[in-house]
Amino acid sequence: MARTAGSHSDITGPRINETALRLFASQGYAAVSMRQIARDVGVQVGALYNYTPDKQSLLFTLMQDHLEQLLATRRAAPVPADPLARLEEFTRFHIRFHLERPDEVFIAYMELRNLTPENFARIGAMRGQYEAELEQILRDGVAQGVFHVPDTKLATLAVIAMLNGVNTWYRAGGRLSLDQVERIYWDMARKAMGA
Amino acid sequence: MARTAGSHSDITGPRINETALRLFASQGYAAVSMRQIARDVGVQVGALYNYTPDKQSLLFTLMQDHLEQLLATRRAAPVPADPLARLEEFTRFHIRFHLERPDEVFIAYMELRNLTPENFARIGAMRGQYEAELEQILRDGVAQGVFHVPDTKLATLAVIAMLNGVNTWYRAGGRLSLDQVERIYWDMARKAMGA
DNA sequence: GTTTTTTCTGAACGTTTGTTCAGATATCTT
DNA sequence: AAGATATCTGAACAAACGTTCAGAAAAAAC
Repeated sequence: MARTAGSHSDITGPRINETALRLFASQGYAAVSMRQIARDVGVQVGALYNYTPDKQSLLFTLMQDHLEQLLATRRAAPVPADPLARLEEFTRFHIRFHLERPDEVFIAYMELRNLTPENFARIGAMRGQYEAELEQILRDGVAQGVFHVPDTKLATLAVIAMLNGVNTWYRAGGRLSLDQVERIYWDMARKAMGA
Repeated sequence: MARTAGSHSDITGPRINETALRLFASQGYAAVSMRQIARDVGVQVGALYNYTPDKQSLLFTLMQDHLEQLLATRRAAPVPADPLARLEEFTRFHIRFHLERPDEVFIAYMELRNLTPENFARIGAMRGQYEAELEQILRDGVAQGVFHVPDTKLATLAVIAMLNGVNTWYRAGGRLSLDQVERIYWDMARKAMGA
């Protein structure tokens, strides 16, 4: 046997990424073997190496794609006039965007140590870019007297951490709707910022 | 060669746990080999099996010890009269206790998936016990009209997530003292609870 | 219809994995 | 001093690991 009937890189490529994403998220990068990915995709191990130079690049690509999409989506987002409205928009966006991609988010936070220093820095820079937007909102709010926090850097990290927590417990079809969750967390974030 | 001069289980046992803890935290459970642990301890691989039946039990013991200490320390903690003072005590305790054991905390949150379902449930129950105390504080506060949150369960998770975030960035000797960090986070937590 | 390119199989490679165990030596008990 | 126990070494096991590659067949290009 060799090339199989109906085989296409347009199909196999994405399937490898999807499978790796799912397995990395549920078992962890180091615990997933290339053979397991291949088995779930339905090919032999060797075929994976038509799509990635090695296992580590597979992980990096997944994280990079996720963060690029995060930043691109953010660039296309509306920018309300006042800091309070901007914080609400950011808060709701963050919850919605991250709840839609639990696997990507999980990997992007938990598998950083499996990146080369260079790739680690690249991912870190992208995340820093995202967080910088939130900090700017807080700084503007403090300058205008609508927020009251002693340290905008810490406040940024606190808000992000609080919002990220949603991903650990939220399940679609649960007790609360997505909109209810957004509203409750937006309320807590707003108050925590002293507004 | 066989038993080495000065070898004692009182020394080797704890050293194995300390070494495993450090390595698991920095590289992840799956990425650390028993041989690497043995090498860092200064013994051969086989010697590890005088102290643990297998690798998984080693991980579980570390997590269990950590959570048992958390609960025991909590039982010995003072219980202020009113909910507001109790929340402050809890907040400051949480930050301090967790910053003192970054490795244990990291492992207890990140390596849950490497536990058997039974052990997973045991760890989950212990963590639930800890979080239940915070939720009780919030419920009492809401009943007394000092806190204003629509959902104490969500508020509990939000506060814990926010406080846990400290561990990702705080480094001793940095810009802020531990007491400053405690105060800033206590301030945000209090406000987020509507007090 | 023929050639070229793309995509895959199947086997192989050297290394590392968790775990076991007989035997040897240090320490403890008497 | 002698015997019992505790602790470790060193070697071994089968299985799994990431990665490579020659060759075969399907698909695309001409």
